[in-house]
Amino acid sequence: MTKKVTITDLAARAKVSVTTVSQILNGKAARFSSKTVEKVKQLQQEMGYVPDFNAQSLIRKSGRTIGVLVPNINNPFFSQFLRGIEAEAIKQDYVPLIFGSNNSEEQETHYLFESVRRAADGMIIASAVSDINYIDNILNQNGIPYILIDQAPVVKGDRVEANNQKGGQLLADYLIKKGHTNVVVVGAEKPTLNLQERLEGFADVYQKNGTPIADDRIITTQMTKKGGYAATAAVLAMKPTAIFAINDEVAIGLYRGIEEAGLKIPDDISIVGYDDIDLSAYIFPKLTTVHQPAFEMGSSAAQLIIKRIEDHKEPLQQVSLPVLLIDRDSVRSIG
Amino acid sequence: MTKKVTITDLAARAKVSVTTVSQILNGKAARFSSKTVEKVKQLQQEMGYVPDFNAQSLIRKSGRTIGVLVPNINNPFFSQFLRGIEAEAIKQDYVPLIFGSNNSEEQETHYLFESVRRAADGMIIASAVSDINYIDNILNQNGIPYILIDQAPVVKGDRVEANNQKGGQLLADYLIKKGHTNVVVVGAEKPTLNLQERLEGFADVYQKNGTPIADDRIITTQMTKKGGYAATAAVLAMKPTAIFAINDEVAIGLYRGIEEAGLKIPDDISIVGYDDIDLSAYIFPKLTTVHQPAFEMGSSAAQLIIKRIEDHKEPLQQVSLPVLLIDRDSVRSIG
DNA sequence: AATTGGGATTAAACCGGTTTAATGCTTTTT
DNA sequence: AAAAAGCATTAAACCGGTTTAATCCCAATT
Repeated sequence: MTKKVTITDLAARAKVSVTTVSQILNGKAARFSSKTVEKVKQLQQEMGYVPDFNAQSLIRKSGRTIGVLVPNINNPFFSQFLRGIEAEAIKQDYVPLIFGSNNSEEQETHYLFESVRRAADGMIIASAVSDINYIDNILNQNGIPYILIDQAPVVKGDRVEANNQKGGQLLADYLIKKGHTNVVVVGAEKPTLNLQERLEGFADVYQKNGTPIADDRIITTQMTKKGGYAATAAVLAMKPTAIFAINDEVAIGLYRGIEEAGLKIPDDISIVGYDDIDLSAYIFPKLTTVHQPAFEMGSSAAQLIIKRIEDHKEPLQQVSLPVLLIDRDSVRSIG
Repeated sequence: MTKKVTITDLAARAKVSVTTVSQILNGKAARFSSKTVEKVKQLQQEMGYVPDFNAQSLIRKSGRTIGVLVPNINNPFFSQFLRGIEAEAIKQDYVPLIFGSNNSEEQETHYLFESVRRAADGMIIASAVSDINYIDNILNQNGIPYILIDQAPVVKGDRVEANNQKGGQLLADYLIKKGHTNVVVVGAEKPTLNLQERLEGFADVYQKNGTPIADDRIITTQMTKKGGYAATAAVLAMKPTAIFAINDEVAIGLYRGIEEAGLKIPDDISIVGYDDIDLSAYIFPKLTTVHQPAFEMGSSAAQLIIKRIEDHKEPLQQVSLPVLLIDRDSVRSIG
């Protein structure tokens, strides 16, 4: 590899100052003679000059990066969400630094500090097992704007959400209409706010229906397929007619457990999920669930945070994306 | 937010030179009096000084980043692979810049240049729809070491692979033992080398068995669930007793298509996949497939590229990870 | 007393750019 | 003919660090 061409090299060969080169290449060429402009641009091609990114970052005080914290890259909802972020970020010449916290407070903190150290211009946080005030503190202290996904910020700030309360309600209405009042919920051990809301919306409807959900009918587990699978025994022991799995991953785990218990969905037991990961239309039977626009949530989040980065005075924005009940085959009507 | 503390501020308050501060904080403190060392460290805490990452990157000519190119973040195999990279990279104070090419040559090229522009210290490339020589050229020209996953580099270089040839053979042996000679393969439209090898290993065994697989029995489609689903009709039209789906995602798409065609797996038709994504143990019936150690492939790749980054003279390394047939329930014995 | 040798510290150059405030030269304007 | 205005260009400061090559001071040698 040939040694890297610097702006000084280019200036020398063009017999002009580095200032001139810099100005021209940054489009502030209005005041230069077209002869000079041509010469410089020509040489740039010839020598293959590309400005040093780190040098630019230093002086501009920005490396055009966005720190992104999710619980788990592996969850299809989040990987879709990340795709949305990536698409929008790249479009605006930013790059996401993606971190998976695995729901560990320790890792979350570590990644938070890593983002700070690397001088991320902003952050998108879809995982917050730690205290939100704590996060807010660290980030504020370092002047890094951030946006919480699906978690109402304690402090006011930009926000992207898909109405979880509503999603829960949709599901409850649906289940009640199909005759299911004997229901078990499989939720998170340490629920983030969005999960809480999801559950609240769900429980509210049942409450109003005169068939409230008792506390012991909410079983908690990890938000993974494995977690769902592990919860099966406890769930079935309560003999519900329907299960609300707080997300699709958990539902898939339950599918497996239920199958192995010799039961059939939806004939013997009904189940609904949440997220509408693309897989949910492939499993048997197709899962009835609430669609969250993961990709759009990602791209909106990126859009918002970039706006905030580039203009700290922008008025606060809240993007609320619609949720939608996807009626498929995992619930049957009962008498 | 209070304005950022610089090394100059700290030096001023400690009444020493910035050199002193820099040396001490970088552990080259051997020659400083313990009094000075203490004072500086004390003040660092007090003032919350953190060296500016961009400034460090400039002078060190490294931002400690690794560009990572995968076809699709959404594919569970790759998201697992990415987790492996992340874990190892972070451990060594690097950060991955993750890009999904979506198998588009255009995007791939774009991300390649983006990595170059951002001065990635190295790259891990698990997606190569473009000509490998082309990639090699760009990266070499810029002195960026890279490592190809599962793709034999045209030029010699470090390599991480899980033996695809072997994986294909395993599957073929298995299928033949179960009596399946009437087989259809569902492969990629633009197969990368690993997919080709997978298929070669598979076809070789059938060849040697005296029951070669005719060219028209290889159906190509996209490497997604949707792609698998879309291929169903063509596959079933050939009335095979077994299907080899070139990866699990495709297999899942086929599951759906087969179910909708009113057929039952494995009673009416058998199917095997490749990758052993965690989902394959959850679907019905559980999928027989070849396990690839995605996480380990990621962490090995990261380890290798970091070694290469930090010492360009290191001897070339090839890591070959074992593949393993996972015998589950999607194939029945016939004959 | 002059020289040597360390230990402790720092001035200054440098990394590769961007930006502000000049500096010359012409050309107009008064 | 002097002053003002315009155009093209650049010197120099700066971003926030790291590193090399001094410098300073005092104790130990010769």
